[in-house]
Formats: sequence, structure tokens, C-alpha cells
Amino acid sequence: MPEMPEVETIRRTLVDKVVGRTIRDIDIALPRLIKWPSAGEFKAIVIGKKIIDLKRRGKYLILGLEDKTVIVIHLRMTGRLYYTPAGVQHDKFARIIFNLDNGDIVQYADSRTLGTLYAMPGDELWRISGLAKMGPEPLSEDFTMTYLENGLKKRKGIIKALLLNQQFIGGLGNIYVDECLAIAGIHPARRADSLSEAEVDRLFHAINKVIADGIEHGGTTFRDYRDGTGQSGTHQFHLHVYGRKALPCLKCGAVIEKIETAGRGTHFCPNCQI
DNA sequence: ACAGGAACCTGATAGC
DNA sequence: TGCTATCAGGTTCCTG
Repeated sequence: MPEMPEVETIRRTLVDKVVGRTIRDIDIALPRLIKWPSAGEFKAIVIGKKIIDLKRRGKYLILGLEDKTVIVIHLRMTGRLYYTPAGVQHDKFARIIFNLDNGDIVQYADSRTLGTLYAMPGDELWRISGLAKMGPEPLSEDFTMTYLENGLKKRKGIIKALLLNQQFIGGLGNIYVDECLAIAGIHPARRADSLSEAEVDRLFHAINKVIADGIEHGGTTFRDYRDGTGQSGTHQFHLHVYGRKALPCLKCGAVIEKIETAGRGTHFCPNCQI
């Protein structure tokens, strides 16, 4: 589910509630979600430690604990991570509960159970290859026009697949890729190396704009996504093409089409996106 | 390098 | 109402 704007929103809404708290205990209802180390070792590493900070890299959340230990969480398709006051009913799909020293909880809920959790010393993040190999993020210093231009130039693959590749750009997912290609006026099935200078320029600005807007709107809630307090986002009300199959393009009125590209549902305007 | 498919999983929804 | 098919915001692994 969550792409970078959703994960960033979770981080922002959760950080002040958890920093300074100590993890008193953990209830693990579904041990297989813990990918490193074992569920038992995970508990041993984490219980009793104070939360120092909450960071994000791409779609990964990184909870920093004292003693330089970290908990890393990737929500995949339907993961949620949110703070719940003591006594309030748990999420229907709660899988792992972090019990805090003040009695409140942080629950990891996940209907499809595809999410992944890890705990390790902070200098062992190389164990998580998706994190270690992640490319630069939109809105970051490393993500420059030059980086995008040079990267596109040497790729013969389909632009949509490349933008989804976290090693190329960290944080984009299916919704925001469709959106930035729509804003840039680029057909999702174009070859990456076929983009003109003007198109690369439009794409660069569209990627940053779409991500910034997504964050400003607190993420896109289609179904499962909630922020760090359990609230929905509002960016679903600002989408150009995603989820708008058979509806008129907001720019030209042509009917939005949905095709399959890079193995994913892909929405675009056949008139605006060439 | 790249495309395509399968796998990992479960639940909501659309269609009949 | 109930059964079945389809689809889902992600990532990784395998084959060709």
C-alpha cells in the first residue's frame, strides 16, 4: 500500500508520540512477519529499550532505539503502523503489538500479511538488501535532473517499470508513478531512453511535485492506508489518473484508460500522454 | 539488461 | 444470499 508520502506521513504523525517511550513488551501474533532475526531474538533485542528517533528511507521506517539498535519495518501492500491509547480496541488485523511504558500501544496491522520487520544493530542495515541498494529519493539532494537524465539515457526498458524500480528512485510506487507520468504527459509504456530533454525536465518536476503534494495531503487512502494515528489521508481526492478508469481526463476530457504495464495496473490519458 | 510470470498472503468487491 | 473470479498501494526470485 504505502508509498513514500504515506510512509513519511506515518513517520511524522508517529514520531512525537513514541520518541522517549520505552518498549515494555511485544505481542507477536504472527512470527513469520519478522524476517530478522528470529521472533524470540527480536523480542530480546528490543524489549526494555527506549525509542530515540523515527526515520524513513524510501518506504522503510526505521525506529532508532538506545544502544544504537534499530527496528526496521516495511509495510508492503497493506501494512499499517499506528499509535493507540490504552484501552482502545485493537485493529482487526493487528499482528504485532508494541506495548509502551505509558500503557499505550503501537500496533502493526496487516491484512495480507506481506509486511516485513527486522531488528538489528544500526550498523547492520546492509542485511536488508532493499534498503542497502535503494536509489535517491524525490525531493532529496541526490535526486537531481542530471541523475535522472543520465539514468534514463542508458535504460532501454519501459519508463513505468524503471520509475517503480527502488534501486533507481527510492519511494515511488504504483499510484505516484502513474500520477507523475500523467502530469509530465508521458505514456507509461515509452522506452526510458526515448524521452526528450523537455520530457525529462517535465518528469523531474512532476516526480517532486507529486511526492510533495502526496505528503502535504497526508497520503492516499484507497483502502488500507492510515497514518500514525489511524487517520486516512486525502490525496485520493487530488489524483489525475490513478483509479479513474473510464472517467474523463481532467485536462482534456478524453477517457482515462487502464492497461497492464510492468505487471501492474496502469492508468493514463491516451490523449495527453504521448 | 530487460520482460514476464510466479510467489508471498488475505480480504473486499463485482458479477452471476 | 451465496458462490466464484478478480483485483489490490510491494518486493523478490526465476526463466527466457
